[in-house]
Parts: sequence; C-alpha cells; structure tokens
Amino acid sequence: VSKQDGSARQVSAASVDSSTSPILHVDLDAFFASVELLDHPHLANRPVVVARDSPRSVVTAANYPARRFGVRSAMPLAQAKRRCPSAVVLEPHFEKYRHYSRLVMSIFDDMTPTVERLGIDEAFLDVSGAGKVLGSPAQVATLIRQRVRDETGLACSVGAASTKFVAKLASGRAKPDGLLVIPAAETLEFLHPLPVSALWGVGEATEQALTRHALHTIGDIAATPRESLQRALGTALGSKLHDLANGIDPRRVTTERVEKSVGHEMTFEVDVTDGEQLRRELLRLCTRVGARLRANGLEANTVALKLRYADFTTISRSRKLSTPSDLARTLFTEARALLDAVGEHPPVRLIGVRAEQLVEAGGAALTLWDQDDGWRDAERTVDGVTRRFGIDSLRPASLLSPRADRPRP
DNA sequence: TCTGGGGTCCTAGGACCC
DNA sequence: TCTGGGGTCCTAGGACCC
Repeated sequence: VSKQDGSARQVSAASVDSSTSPILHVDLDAFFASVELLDHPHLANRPVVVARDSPRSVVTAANYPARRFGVRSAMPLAQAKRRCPSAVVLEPHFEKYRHYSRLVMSIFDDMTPTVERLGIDEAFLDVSGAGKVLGSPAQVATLIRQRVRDETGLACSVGAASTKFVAKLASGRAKPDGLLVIPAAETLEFLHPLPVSALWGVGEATEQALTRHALHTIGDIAATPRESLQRALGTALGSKLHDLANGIDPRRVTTERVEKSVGHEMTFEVDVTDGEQLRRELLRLCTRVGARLRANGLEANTVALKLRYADFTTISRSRKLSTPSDLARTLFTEARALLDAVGEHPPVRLIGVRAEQLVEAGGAALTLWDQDDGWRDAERTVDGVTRRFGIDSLRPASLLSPRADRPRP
C-alpha cells in the first residue's frame, strides 16, 4: 500500500506494483468549493462554504479549512455558521461546475475509452489497456492528477485497486490531493480494519443495525455467515455487504448509463397551506421536467408526486399514464390529480414531481418557445408530420383555472 | 440543529392472471 | 367449505449516494 500526496508524506507510488490495480477512482477534492476559490484565491486558506444563503438551505460543499470546524456537506447552513462563524458563504454556480466537470472528464477520456462518470465530480476508469502507451495504473493516475492541476487549477485524489469498490475507498483515504494504490493481494488487509460505515451502501440506518449485532469493522462482516447478514439486513443488502467485505465486487466499469427518471423538487422558505400556491409551484416543476424530457428525447410512462410536510414526513403518489408523454400539460394534469386525491393534509414544506419509466420519444421534438410568462412547450415531428401543441391554450393560467382557457387567435 | 436537490435501488403488499 | 402456487405489474415507502 502506497500513498503519494502533495504534503509531508512522500511515498513514491511508482515504487509500488500497481499492475494488479487497473481500476482508478478519481474524485475532485471539495469540488464546488475549489471551483469557487479559483475566482477568490485570497480566500483559499479561510473556511469557505458553498450554499444558497436562505433559511432552510444546507451546505453544498465545504473546503478543508471549514471541515476542520466540523462543517460537512448536507449540514444545515445555520448549524455550519454556528460551528464556524468566520466561514465565508459563497452562492453556488452550477453552470460553472458543469463546465469544469466537462474539462476534467475530457482529460479522463484521453486516458482510456472506459470512463464511467459518477455524478459531476468523480469517475471510474479502467486503465488495464493503457499500459503500453501511458504506463502502469499508478503512472496514469499521476499523469491525470498533474493534468487536472495544470489545466484547471483543481486538486483531485485517485484510488487504484482491482475492484471499483476498493478503488473508491482508496481515493477517499488518499484525500486531499493524494494517490493510494491497493495491490490486489493487499485488498483484505486494507479493508478489514475499516469501520462498517466505509462500506458502500451502509448509511446511518444500516450502521445501527450492524452495531446491534456487534459488527463494527469490515472484518467483522467478512467473518459473519452470509445467511446471518441476510436475516439482519434483507437478502440483497446482506449478500452485497458480505461480498464487498470479502473483496468481491464483479461490477465492470461501464460507459453508458440509461436515465431512469427525471424530476424536480423545491422546498418552500415557509410552509405552504394555500392550494393555489401548491398548484402554481407544481406547474412550474412540471414545465421544467417536460422541457428536460424533450431535450433528451424521452417520454414518461409514470408521473410521481412528492410532498414533504412541516413535520418532515414524506409521502409519494404515482400513477401510470395511459400513453407516454413529455408534455408539461400531461404531467401537470396527472400530478394535480394526484395532489387533489391526497385531500386534507398538513402544511407543505416541499413539493416535487418526477417522470419515471422513461422510454425514447417517438419522434424528433423541438422546444419552440419560451414566452414572457415563463411557459414553454413543444411541437413534435413524427414520420414527417408535425403536430403542434397549442400555445395560448397551454398558458399556466388556463391550467390552473380552466375558465381562463381560450383558443389561440 | 432542524434537516437541499438530483438521483438509484430494494422491499413489500395487493391486484391480477393462469 | 375451505381453499394452490407461481409470476408479473403497480404503488408506497425508505435507505443510500453525491
């Protein structure tokens, strides 16, 4: 096991045999915060938190100085400010993050065709075929880290291992700004002392269940019969954890991923009881979901509504459509019916809508307009025939109160 | 302390069909 | 009168990840 990083510990990764560790997991360090700091270099050594500065927001990202105060992603912003009053809060700029993400991912693409993106700031690479041209996995990892730094100014950490799961764990242990190689033969030696919470798929609830059974380390899990784990955690999870704890993870690095759902949700700054306001927000969300479906050439077979009440209980209601659709009007009609069917309910803090069971759309779709009132919708060409979906008849006002419906002049 | 927004996957019960 | 077994689909909820 060898670690190489930019700080005090300098163990040359080149001295370790990485030939049995062809799977790389590359993870950008404190990504959103690091991107923001490119524009504010004078803040680099101060605690910086990226978050929308609103009463109910949470921390989107924190740099390492802020983490020293115990600030973590997903922590309520109010709590983060109490822990670290000196923190500078910066608004997020997601378009900027997507830009840097594309730059970094294209560096990965230069190394191997086998790149699996995992969200905006990490990826798996299988570099087993890169040997002749670029060198060993450790040499590829070092090259990646250098290029990412030179070309974007960002730091990333890399884990190299024989499986995805161990590579991901290794990149986490390499942070910040490090490289950690786990040769295949040293996998169990690396895994077994780690706490169960390090396992992929073990969150708070599962950790508690494992603690109740006196299982604290990955080694404890490896030594427990598969059947016992399945009884304690369910068939699928029990089996998966047993495999991972024993270093078994047959998942390949795959390049293509099919989108399974598209959704938007929004938390109100103040809980909402007014039905008209809920429907207005629902319509806005459906408009965004419809636009995204059309932009991706997809149609939904199912529409799901999500409500979170003031006490944080969350319900969902879903319904299969008679025909797949990518139109905000259809999504909204269904979502509104689901909302109406809920009946009396407590004040709402979050409302969301999700398009599920996606299929490829039947023809080429165009987003045609983006009007002053914020409404957008499409026309669609199928087999050379263009069907137009009304404009004025789809104005938000007409959907909210059908009386306002009127034909297009 | 008071909990975002984007997703994926699993479980479980009931309907329905053969 | 008391009663199958399997398979699939649909829906609701929850855990988890970044």
